[in-house]
Amino acid sequence: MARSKKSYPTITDVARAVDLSPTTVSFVINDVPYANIPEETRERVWQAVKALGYRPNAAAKVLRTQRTHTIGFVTDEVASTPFAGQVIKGAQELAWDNGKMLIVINAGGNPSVLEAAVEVLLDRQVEGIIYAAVYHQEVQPPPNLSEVPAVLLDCYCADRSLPSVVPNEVGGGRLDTDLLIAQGHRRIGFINLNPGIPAAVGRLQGYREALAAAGIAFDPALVRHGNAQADGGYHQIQQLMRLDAPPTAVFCGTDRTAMGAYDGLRDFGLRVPQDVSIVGFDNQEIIAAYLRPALTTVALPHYEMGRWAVQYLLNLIKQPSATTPPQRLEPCSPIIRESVRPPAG
Amino acid sequence: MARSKKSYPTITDVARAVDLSPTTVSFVINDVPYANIPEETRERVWQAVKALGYRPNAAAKVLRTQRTHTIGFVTDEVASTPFAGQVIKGAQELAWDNGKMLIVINAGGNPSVLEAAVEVLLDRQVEGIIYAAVYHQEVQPPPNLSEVPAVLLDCYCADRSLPSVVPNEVGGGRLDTDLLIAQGHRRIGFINLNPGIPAAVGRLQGYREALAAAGIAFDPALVRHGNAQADGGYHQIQQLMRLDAPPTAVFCGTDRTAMGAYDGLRDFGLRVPQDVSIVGFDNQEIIAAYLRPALTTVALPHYEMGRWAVQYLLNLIKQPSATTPPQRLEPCSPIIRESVRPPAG
DNA sequence: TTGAAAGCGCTACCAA
DNA sequence: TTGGTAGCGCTTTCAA
Repeated sequence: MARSKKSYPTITDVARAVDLSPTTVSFVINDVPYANIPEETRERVWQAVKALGYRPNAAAKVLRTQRTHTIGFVTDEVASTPFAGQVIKGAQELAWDNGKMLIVINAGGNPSVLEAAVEVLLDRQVEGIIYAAVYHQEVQPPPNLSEVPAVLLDCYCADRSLPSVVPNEVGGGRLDTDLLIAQGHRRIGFINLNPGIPAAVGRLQGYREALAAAGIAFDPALVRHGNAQADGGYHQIQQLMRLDAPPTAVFCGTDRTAMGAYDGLRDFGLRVPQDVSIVGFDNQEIIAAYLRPALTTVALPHYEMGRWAVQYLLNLIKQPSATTPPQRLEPCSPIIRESVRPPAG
Repeated sequence: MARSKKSYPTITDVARAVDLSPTTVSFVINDVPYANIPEETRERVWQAVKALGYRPNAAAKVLRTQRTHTIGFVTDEVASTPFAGQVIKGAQELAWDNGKMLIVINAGGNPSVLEAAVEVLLDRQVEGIIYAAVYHQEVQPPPNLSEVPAVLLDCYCADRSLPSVVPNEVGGGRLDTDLLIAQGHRRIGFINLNPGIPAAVGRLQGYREALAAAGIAFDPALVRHGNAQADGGYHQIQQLMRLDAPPTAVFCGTDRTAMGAYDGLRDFGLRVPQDVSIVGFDNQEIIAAYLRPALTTVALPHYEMGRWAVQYLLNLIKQPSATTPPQRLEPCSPIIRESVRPPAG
């Protein structure tokens, strides 16, 4: 149980125990290369360290070295979405491998909390800050964010004054559509997200590019906007199937839409994938993998974005650069499951 | 963009600027009650603070006060599950409201990383540590965990030497079954998780308690074990429906199981909820809310467990206690949607 | 009402 | 190969 507040021994205590100076102990503990400490001495020191339960005081070290080895991770409510974990995981893992800690703050979409969060992180002298949004969007980050190396994750600011990493929506849309084309589909429906948001714009562009590359004419009748919810998919796909020339495959802008589309198709008397092929987007494991048939989809690079953000920060910390901040388009990856087949007939 | 490494002004700089001592400046900044600083002086100080962009150095403060206001949050891969966000969110929010920061480390289920993580947190002098598991289970926490107030989240250790917070599985199972009984069902199937794990044991007990309370005899033929996957639900429910006296309602140990059960029922020619009522468990939003009909289920208290853990730590930090470590059973809550109806006929 | 100064624990320069 | 010691920026006691 919680031991009573007994404070840890200091480096001086260790030094005293082995009758050496704190300097030497410090050399041993930090394995300073230019100090030629003989093996025998090192052992004595380490023994005393173990014996006393010595633990270097991080605060003292930070104060002295001015390096906190800490990165701030601020989120706009992201922590409550199913993807949050992956982003944090990617960021945290790479940070850990480089001896950095992550301080996570969920600002809950509240601008004043956001600014306060950044302020606190700055007080803690974080070496960099990642600001992660809940979904791909434009944001207006607080001005104090730029006091330290910072990167935007799954979002970007209008003036591009901050580096950012976002999913390659165009590439993802292209990937998904190509999956269908590769199986021989030529009449491909698209149930997109709400118009205007980056994901919808990008995925549509990818869809069109894929069609163009395959020499298939774009037919506006085949593209519809769902509401990113399952019941959107339910109704939209039925509309699509009522067309004079219905699609043989449908690209759903979201796995949830696809989930609705499955139901819509079923109630329409059509089977996936025998009658209609379906691809989703997002790879929400929990839906995509457990739908029957399992959904072929495209995974959003959450884990990778987390890693990229930290890597970028790491570089910037090591060597500040004045080049204009990049926007990284992190590729999406296809997840092949069972919802796609060549068109019937 | 990343400003060049210019170091911040110190409290001494501020003092010099207003021609006062660091003491006074410190008094003003920390609003020390017993120092009677006149309003006029305070203003001068604050002005200089703003003007110079002064920012108190957290490391120096920590070194001096020996309080880090930091809590460690170590996870066993939890950060990659859809629930992770909620747990972290609950913990982080309450921490923030109490002026504490959360350092999050994902140990990825690797015991040596786990121990190293705790070690690093201890170096950083965290005031407490939360160790969160990916699902309700028994764990063997690293011994160094007990050097500081600690609480286990969604897990517990065999010897109960550490406090823990876990979902009230029994209560949840009871809740779910009662939901069915309240609608008049008497013949209630149960597709449980893999036997042996705490969730399966607890939910089964809750199921039996509910039956007993309603005076319904327990029929072993009605309880089956799925594999927590959707296709488990698919087959198990069909077995159940082939019984001579099939159930009119089925309690699925997981929303995923329920998802499979929906499909199994449909392929069996039965409708939810007209022919068979279904309840799930977990409230995996993304499934439960988007299934058709939307799934009535019971929510696991992730957010609440996060909060509870922090609150417990906060108390312990404020006032160490030697009472035997409690195990908190955090209640689950019913989420009523559309998959339950009174039995037909 | 304000200030001087000690000291938190560590690193790293300079000396020996 | 090892040690003395200054000083990182802050709080807080004691004194004025």
